[in-house]
Amino acid sequence: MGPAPGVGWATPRLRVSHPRPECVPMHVAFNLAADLDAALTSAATAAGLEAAGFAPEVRTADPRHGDFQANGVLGYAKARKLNPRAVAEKLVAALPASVKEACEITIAGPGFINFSLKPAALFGWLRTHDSAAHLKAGAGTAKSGQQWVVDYSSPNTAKQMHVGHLRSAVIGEAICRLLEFNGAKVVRDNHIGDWGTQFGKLIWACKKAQVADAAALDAALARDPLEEFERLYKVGNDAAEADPAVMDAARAELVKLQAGDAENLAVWKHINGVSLAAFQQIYDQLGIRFDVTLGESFYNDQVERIYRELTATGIAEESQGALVVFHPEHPRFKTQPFIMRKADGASNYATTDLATALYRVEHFHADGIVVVTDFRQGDHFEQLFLTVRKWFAAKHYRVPELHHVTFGAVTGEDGKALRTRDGGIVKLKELLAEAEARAFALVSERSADIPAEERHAIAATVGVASVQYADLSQNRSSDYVFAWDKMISLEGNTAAYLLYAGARIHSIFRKLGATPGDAATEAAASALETPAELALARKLVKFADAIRIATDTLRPHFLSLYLYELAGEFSAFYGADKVAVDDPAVRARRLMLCARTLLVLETGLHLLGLRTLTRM
RNA sequence: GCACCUGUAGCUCAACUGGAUAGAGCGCCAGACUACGAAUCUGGAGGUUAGGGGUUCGACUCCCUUCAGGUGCACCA
Repeated sequence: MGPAPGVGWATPRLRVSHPRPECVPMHVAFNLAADLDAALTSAATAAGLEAAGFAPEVRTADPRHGDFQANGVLGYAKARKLNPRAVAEKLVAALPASVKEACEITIAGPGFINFSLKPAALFGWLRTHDSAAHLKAGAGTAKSGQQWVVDYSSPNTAKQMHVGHLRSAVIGEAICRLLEFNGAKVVRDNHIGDWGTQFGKLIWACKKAQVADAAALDAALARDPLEEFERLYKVGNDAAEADPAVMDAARAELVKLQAGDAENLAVWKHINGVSLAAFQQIYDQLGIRFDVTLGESFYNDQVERIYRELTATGIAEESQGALVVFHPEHPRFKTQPFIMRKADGASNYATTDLATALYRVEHFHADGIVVVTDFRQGDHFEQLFLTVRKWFAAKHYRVPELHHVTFGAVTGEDGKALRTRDGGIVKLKELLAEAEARAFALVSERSADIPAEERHAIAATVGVASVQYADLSQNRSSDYVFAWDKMISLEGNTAAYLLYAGARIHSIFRKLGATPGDAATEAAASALETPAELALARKLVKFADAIRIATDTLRPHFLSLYLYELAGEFSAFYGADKVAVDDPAVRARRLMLCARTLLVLETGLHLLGLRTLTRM
C-alpha cells in the first residue's frame, strides 16, 4: 500500500534541492521505499511502459548497493524480450527531479536500479520524524480506519499458565501493538477455555473431595486455590482415564453444568474467578491488558443459530450422528470432518469458534481477525476458516481477513518439551521469577553502584524483557529452544543488549545536560558527514520498512532484527565519533542522531511490548 | 497410510515470501579504554543451505523425489 498521493517524491511538489539541512522541506514521507515505489509507478507511465504489467518492486538493499533497490524491470523486460538495462534507463530518466536530487541513482547488474539517499535527504527524514507521534502519524496510514480483533493468550481456566502459554501472549501482544501503530483499532480478546470437558472431571473430583473431607478441601482452597484445583483436575483426569464409569460420571457433570445446574455453576464460577485473578498477575508483568475476556462459555447460548444457519445453507451435514462440515475441494478435508456438534448433542470448540467468528464480525465489525495459537491447531483453523468463508458468503455477512498466527513448540536444550528438573511443567509464574532473579544477579555484578532498590526495579524490567524478546527475536514458526544463559545474556541479539544501548544514550544526555529531541539544540545541527553518522542515519530511515514487513507478515521478529541492527549501528557510531566535541554544530547533529536513535529504539521496543530503561 | 511444519557455519538463529558475493551472535584467533557506560567496538577464520533432480536471466526460497526430526488426522481444546 503506497502513501497518500502528493506527500512525497511521487509528485513534483517536494524538492530536496538545497543541500543545506535547514532548507529541507516539511513533507518527507515516512516510508521512503513506498514513496519510491509510487514515484516509479508514475514514471513508468511517463516512460511509456505498460503500467498494468509493471510493478517497481522496491525493497531495502544491501548497504553495499545502496539504500533501496527496484527489481521490477527485470521481470518486466524479460516478459517482453526487452533489454532490461535500457528499460531501466528510460524509467530513471522519467523520474521526477525531486527523486534525482534526493538520491544517487545507478543501474547495476542485469537491471537493478539502486538508490542511495544523499545526506540532505537523510537529514530531512530525521528532522521530520522527531517524535513518537510523528512516527505513528507516518505509519498510521497503512491500516487507518480498520477494526481488528486479536485472539491471543487464551489459557484454560482451572490451570495455571505454564511455559506453553508464553508465546501466544508475547507474540499476540506485539501484533496488537503493531496493528495499532499502523492505524488500526484493535480489540484484544482473551478467548479463555472455560467450557470444556475439563470441568466435568474437575467438578466430579471436587464433589468427591467434598464428600471425603470438606474441611480439608476448604483449607486447601483457602491456601492456594489454583494449585488445589489443578491437583483436583489431575485426580479427576487420572480416575476418568482408569475407569470408564468415572468418565461417564464426569461427562454427566459437564452436561449438568451446560444445562445450568446451580451447584455446578457455582463451582465453575469460583474456578474461573480464581483463575482470572492469577492470569492477571502474569499479564501485569507482561504489560498486557485485554479489552474483553470472552471465553467459550460466552458463546454457549449462540450455538443453536450456528447449527441452524450452517444446516440451512447446506454447508453442514449429518454424519455418524454428528453435525459436520466436509470440504470436497480440499484433498484432506473432503474426508476429514469438521465436527460442529457431537453425536451426543453437545457443542465443542468448533461450535464456539464458529460463533466467535460471527460475533466478532457482527458485534465488533471486524475487518481482520488474528488468532494466535500453536501450530498443532493448524488443521482446526484451516477447517474453521474454510467453513466461515462459505457460511458468511452464503449469508452475505462481511468476510473479514482471517489469520491463524502459529508458532512452534518451546523445547529444552535437549530438543524435547521443556520440563523442570523433576519433569514437571514449568509454571509461568516461576519462570518470570527466575528471569528476574538472574537479571538481578547480573545487574548487581555490573552496576554495584546503583542502589539495591533500583537494581530490583531494573531487574524486573530486564528479566521480563529478556523472556519476551527471546520469543520475539526469532521467527515464530520454528521451535523455540529455551536457554537461560542465552536469554539473559548481554551479548548478541538480546533484550539486555538493546536496553543497554538505550541506557547508554540516556547517559550521554545526562552527562551533557541535554534533552533528547530539543529543538533549539537541533536547529544548530550541521550536515551529516562521517561514515558512521551516515550509516546510522541510513539505518534510522529504514524503521518504516521494518514496521511494514513485521505488520504485513504478522512476524514481529522483523522488527526485533531491525532494532538489533540499529543498536549495533549506534554502537559503531558511538565508538567512531565522539558526541561531546567542542564544535557546536557537530555536537548538535550528533545529539540529534542520538535522540533519533533513542526515539526509534524505544518506540520499537514498546511496540514489541517491552519496557525500557534510562539506566541499568 | 494421508497431510502440515522443520532441516542453513561447531552451537543458537537471520535472510524482507524469486534478487546481486547466504548474514549475525556465541565459541575460536588477533586488536581497541589517561574519550561521552568495555554490559562495548574493529578485524580474521569458519558454508555443496540434509541429499538428488527440475522450473529461469536468477533458487535457502517455487515444483518433484529421497532421508531425518516434530505434529495433526470422528466426537479433548
